[in-house]
Amino acid sequence: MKVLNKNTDYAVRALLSLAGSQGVYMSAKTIATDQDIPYQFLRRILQELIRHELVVSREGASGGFMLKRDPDGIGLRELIEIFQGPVQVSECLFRKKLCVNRARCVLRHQILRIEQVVRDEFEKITIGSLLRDLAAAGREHGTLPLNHSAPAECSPH
Amino acid sequence: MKVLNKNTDYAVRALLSLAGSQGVYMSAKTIATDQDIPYQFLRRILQELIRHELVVSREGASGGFMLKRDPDGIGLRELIEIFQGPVQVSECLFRKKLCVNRARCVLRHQILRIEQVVRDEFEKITIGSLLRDLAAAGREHGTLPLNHSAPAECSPH
DNA sequence: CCTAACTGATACTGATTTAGTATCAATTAA
DNA sequence: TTAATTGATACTAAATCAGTATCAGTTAGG
Repeated sequence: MKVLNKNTDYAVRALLSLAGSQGVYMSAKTIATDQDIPYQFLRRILQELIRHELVVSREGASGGFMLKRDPDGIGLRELIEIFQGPVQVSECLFRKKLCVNRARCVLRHQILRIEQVVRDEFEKITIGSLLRDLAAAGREHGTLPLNHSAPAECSPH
Repeated sequence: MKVLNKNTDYAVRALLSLAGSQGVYMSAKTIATDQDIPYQFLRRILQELIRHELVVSREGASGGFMLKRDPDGIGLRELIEIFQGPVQVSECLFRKKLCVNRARCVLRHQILRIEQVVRDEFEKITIGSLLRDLAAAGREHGTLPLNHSAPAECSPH
């Protein structure tokens, strides 16, 4: 069970790049290099973010992308729903029909409860909060946030 | 983002059937009919449950399957891990290597926190607890649990 | 006004996963 | 002896995932 797919993963990192340099247009090429994301893949993701009005773009030379919304208002839940669809138990969930048997219903009821917990938790994590975590981690290691000249070791805790 | 795949879904329902009639062997055919699960698919799932020692089987005519462990000791987390692998953020998680950039690390750290919450919640839901929910729902509707002669409507709440 | 650096849009590919089907051998109760 | 059952495994179709490629339109700067 994988929580995030590449789309969502890359989207979060791209948005962190954009949030880290607000007010200027940043090209897909720059973001791709910064965050080590396949260029063409990233471009499709950025188009999707434009469609959902999370970022704006400017065409032509020295064009690029810019964050449209407040980073604190962009939650992980929204991004997951854009790129992976709504958090759901199984396909039965959004089809309003009779359940074949009660066992499935009871299970579903419990999972729906968990889903709510998961959604709430994902909601709490925003681009803004991640950016602050990033800044804090940067201070700890004596380097600037989002400056990848000296990548630090990554421990799970 | 789908929480449960068919394997896990069917496994839970099969185990509920088995837990509902302990002490006797129940054939795959009976379970498949009861729970509306494709027969051959179910058989493969049952084999997997035997491999993980959740159920035992007896071959031959009037053979079948029986629960091996205490229903209260079989949590949804274990079943998810058997059929969908461990709950994880993205592929980076279990490869002990340096992270390419810090943005991914900060994100990962947050998701690991959520993962723990999710795992704890899944752990709480057991075949035993579901069976009791089922019995309670049955009493509410005036029908016996696991008797599917009169399927009831299924509402999410 | 040309051109290089961009975005917009979309089509394509290969690998993997998901869900389900099929087959045949071995075992056992009646 | 035979019908009902599990054990084991091979196969398939469809969907999803991750990534690549292409071409048209826009714009800043020389």
